[in-house]
Amino acid sequence: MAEAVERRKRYREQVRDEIKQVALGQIARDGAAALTLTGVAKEIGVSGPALYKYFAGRDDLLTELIVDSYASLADALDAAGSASAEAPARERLHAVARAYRAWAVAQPHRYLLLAGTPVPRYDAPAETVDRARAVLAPLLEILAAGRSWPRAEPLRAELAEWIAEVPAVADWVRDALGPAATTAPDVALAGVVTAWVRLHGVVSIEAVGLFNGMGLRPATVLALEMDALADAVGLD
Amino acid sequence: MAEAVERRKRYREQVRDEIKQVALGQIARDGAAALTLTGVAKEIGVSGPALYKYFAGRDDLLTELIVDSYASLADALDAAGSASAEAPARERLHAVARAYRAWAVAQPHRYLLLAGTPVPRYDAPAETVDRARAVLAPLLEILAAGRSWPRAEPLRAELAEWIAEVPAVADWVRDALGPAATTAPDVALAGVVTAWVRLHGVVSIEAVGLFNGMGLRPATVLALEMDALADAVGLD
DNA sequence: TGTACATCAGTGAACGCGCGTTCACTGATGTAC
DNA sequence: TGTACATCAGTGAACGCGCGTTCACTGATGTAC
Repeated sequence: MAEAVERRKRYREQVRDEIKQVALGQIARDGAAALTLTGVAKEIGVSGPALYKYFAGRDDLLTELIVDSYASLADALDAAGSASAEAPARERLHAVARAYRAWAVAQPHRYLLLAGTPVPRYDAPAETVDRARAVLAPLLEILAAGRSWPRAEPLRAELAEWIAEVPAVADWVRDALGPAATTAPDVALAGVVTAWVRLHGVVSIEAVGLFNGMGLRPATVLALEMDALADAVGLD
Repeated sequence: MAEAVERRKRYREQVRDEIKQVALGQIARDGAAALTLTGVAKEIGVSGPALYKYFAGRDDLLTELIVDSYASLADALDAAGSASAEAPARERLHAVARAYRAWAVAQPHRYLLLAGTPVPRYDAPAETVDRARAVLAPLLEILAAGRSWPRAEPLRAELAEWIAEVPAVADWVRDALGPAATTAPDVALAGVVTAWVRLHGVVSIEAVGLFNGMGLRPATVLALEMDALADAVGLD
């Protein structure tokens, strides 16, 4: 009967999810480099080799965790962008930045899995580069509301050339901007790169623990950085 | 004879240096998490246990590498600050930023040893926190030439409180500022935090490799970020 | 100048550990007739 | 309803590997008298 086949499939999916969840827990505790299949198996209460029925190996599991995490972060930013769709651009920038930080602070090691030191003896598949770009899409739409940014001229020039040379990037930018854009694509992209640098700067320092013992709230620094950017590019 | 004792001492120091240099090479190749004593020993051409004559263990070696690296980075920034002592503050900020990036780009994994994902199963001694602060001293002096920064008000307030409550920080700020300061300590400190966030943002993204395939030069982004900061705080 | 002793860098064997992965297998569940 | 077969999750033993660290030791060098 097809019903039994489906039940098995659903069970398989459940077990896969449990494995991934436990693996994330281990990463949250000791970092991505400390992830081991035998450790996961032990925590689930199953023999080590059993996991090979669900994943081809440790690297396969790690890759899937990374891909899932990119998707999860992208979803969080998308949601923040959509929820604030009617707000002024400056407020939207803050909203997306808060969502970025909230996602990272909830599971610092998971954030570092995406944007931290590469895991030794693990080669990330090439596709992950595209995933990283997708994360930044909501920022692109918001920063397209900017007016101008004379200081960014050198960076603009480099990015304009990039857009001109790589069709995939040109498509991505055109799609994300939409018809409401009041700014040239390369100006918006310069804003996105800057926003990304500042987001990652604040959030990774916090995730690594380097703000500890300094009398400041990371959220305050992040808000300042986003306000300064909004000032520079002329967001309302 | 005392001469022989000294010769032995010098030899000991040479071997210690060789061990550290080889260890840095391994970190440069595979990252800090992949550092192993046996690997270092093999590369030097010596048995594993021999290294215990020079370091108490793997963590001891790692700690010394970190402490050395903080000192090396601090030296590089100090040198850049001193060399540009007569230049306008904006130019000095660029000079220190370039030195920071140059140091990190020369050995990305060494930079990530200081500011990247913590190494699994390694507990950093508490002293490293003070070392991290020392690195930022040259920036403090430069940003003390700023005029004002209304946007930074919330961050200023937090930092002013920190300065007031922790004497060690107050001393550090007073010493680094000197009498030439035209700005309140908390404003200068807000500038330093911001500069640090942006430096680390650009440099760590580059070190991890996330800029790869994006049509931009990290140096351009860094220069833009420093110029934007100089604009915001009113550096000449 | 010669001899007994001290120092100390480096060795090789060994310990216990955990890892990723393979392999032949068991045993429960469902399917076909 | 009963029987032969297929599917597949999970097991336990095993392989080869590399790790940090300890220990008793060797052998060269220098020191004291």
